[in-house]
Amino acid sequence: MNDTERPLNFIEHIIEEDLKNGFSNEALRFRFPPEPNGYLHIGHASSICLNFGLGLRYNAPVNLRFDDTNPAKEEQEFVDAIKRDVEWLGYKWDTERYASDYFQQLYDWAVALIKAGKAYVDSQTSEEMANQKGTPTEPGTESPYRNRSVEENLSLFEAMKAGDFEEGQHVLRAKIDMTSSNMLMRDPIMYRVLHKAHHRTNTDWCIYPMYDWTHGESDYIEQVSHSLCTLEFAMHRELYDWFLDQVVDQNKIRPKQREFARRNLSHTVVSKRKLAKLVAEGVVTGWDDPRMPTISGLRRRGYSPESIRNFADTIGIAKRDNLIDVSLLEFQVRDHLNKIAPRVMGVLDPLKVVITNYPEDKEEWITAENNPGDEGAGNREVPFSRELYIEKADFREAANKKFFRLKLGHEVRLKNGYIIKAESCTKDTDGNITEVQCTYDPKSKSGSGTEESLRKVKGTLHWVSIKHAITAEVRLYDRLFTDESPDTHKDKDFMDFINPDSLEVITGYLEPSLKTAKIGDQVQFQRMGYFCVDTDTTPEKLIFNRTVGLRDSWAKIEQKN
RNA sequence: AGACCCGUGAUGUAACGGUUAGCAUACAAGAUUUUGAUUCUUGUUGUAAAGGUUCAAAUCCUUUCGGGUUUUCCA
Repeated sequence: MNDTERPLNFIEHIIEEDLKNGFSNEALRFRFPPEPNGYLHIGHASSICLNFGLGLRYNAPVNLRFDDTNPAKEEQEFVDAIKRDVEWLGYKWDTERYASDYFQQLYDWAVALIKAGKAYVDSQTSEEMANQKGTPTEPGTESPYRNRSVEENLSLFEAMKAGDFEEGQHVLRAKIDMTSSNMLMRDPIMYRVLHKAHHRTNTDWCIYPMYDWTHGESDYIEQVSHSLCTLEFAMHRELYDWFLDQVVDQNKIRPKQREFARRNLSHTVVSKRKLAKLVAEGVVTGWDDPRMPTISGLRRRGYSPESIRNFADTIGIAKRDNLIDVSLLEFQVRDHLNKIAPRVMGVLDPLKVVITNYPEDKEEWITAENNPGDEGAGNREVPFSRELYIEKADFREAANKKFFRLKLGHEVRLKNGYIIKAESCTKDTDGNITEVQCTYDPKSKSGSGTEESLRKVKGTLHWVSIKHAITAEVRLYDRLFTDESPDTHKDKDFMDFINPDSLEVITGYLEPSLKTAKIGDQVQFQRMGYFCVDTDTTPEKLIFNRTVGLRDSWAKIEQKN
């Protein structure tokens, strides 16, 4: 990581300040704490890159901690998916932890709190408690159970743990301040009864600790030095600190919670509920649909871990609201794929070209560079013959000189091959061009070194020999939503902004070298974009996803006119 | 409404009282190019507003304006 010269973000400033004030570099420790109740998305990726990036920068351990305190929502499946995604992003955690590992410790501490008169069992309904909570401007009122004796609280809490009560009958609350301007300090719930099997502790417990009571204490148990979370938790900090005050040992590290703004990516949604709806309603095929902002979706789409890390790096971390244009992400994939993706030729919207002066039975194999920017990428052979496909968009009967592709009476270079000249074309009854007749200059072969081959012709087209082409299903993806911020409109539902053209499935005609392409392979279809082999691919059927198109300044020129 | 947080070009971010406010993207122009890609060069746009403190303010203070968070037995 060559980030020695990169300016520091505000979190790093905080850490540098701590270091300067005598905090030991060896005591630095971070954590990434997902709840295993769904799939990770691009927003999580930022958090992962932040925490693990800090670990790398300061050579400090980073734990992967599952915040698994709600058995109603959490599953092992998600634990596995999260681990896979973090690994895929290229990070190694120091230890794998679970908040559920701390249930006993948390319970013991809760008992101590009761004994200290700082927690009590409340036996009201949730409605009653909500009514007593007050509002941001009005103080709350105290529960009638607030001053139960320690003995009564202890026996009730033990009975809660023993399973003597139904869900909702009792909760354990911290006794703080019902008049606090911070609603979270108005006697927050620490435990609730939940008769649900947990994916790890099974039925060992029927009371489960709440987030606030769990998170800071888990950080403390793991001796996390800097606990980073999103801005929504800023108000929780006061409670985080209050809970810590109850258990912290002066000789140990006291974790510090700091908050950063969640990264919002344009043209997408990331809330679990909304993504689930997209899946449930069949807008996408699943959580790993290449249009989804999930890590698994991005992976399937062909994004590389490196491009996502670079993205996280360039967008940085701060506290202000943001809406990051998805083009910043797209730039990073292009940038990375440009370096590593082998170049191949594939025609996606074919138009037949016949080279009339090329012998009918002749074929030749032409050497093509795999990556002009990478000497080590080597070469491959591409077949050339009399009948080829080019893109429909690459031929016009007539056009101005800004159009430097094929037009009648003019020449163009076939990439890696010959210079051809369009002589005539044929049309169907509707006037659509069905075939272009060309002649080629036999001495103009690429790399032959002849005077003819060195001739400058403005346009260069990709092509594929019809006889040798293999076909593949090609899935052209576009952004899922037409609005840059689909879920922020008060009067409209995010579903109203679904892009009806987010997926176009076509048949592509590809050079035969692609026959051996394997799932996950990433290539550049020259002049078209970056593509990867989809997981739906079978030995019988090859499927490509378009990761992202190339920059297209021609499209801009055309648009202007 | 209270409390808390936040306002730097089209987007993201940096500058932490001290050069012409930097970097990436975007956009524009030019060069190179057997990908209208890449690469290279150059350029364009910004400190929400008003007051103050100071020799000096994006940075400190005040006010206004704007945005966000906060009232789940979720995390």
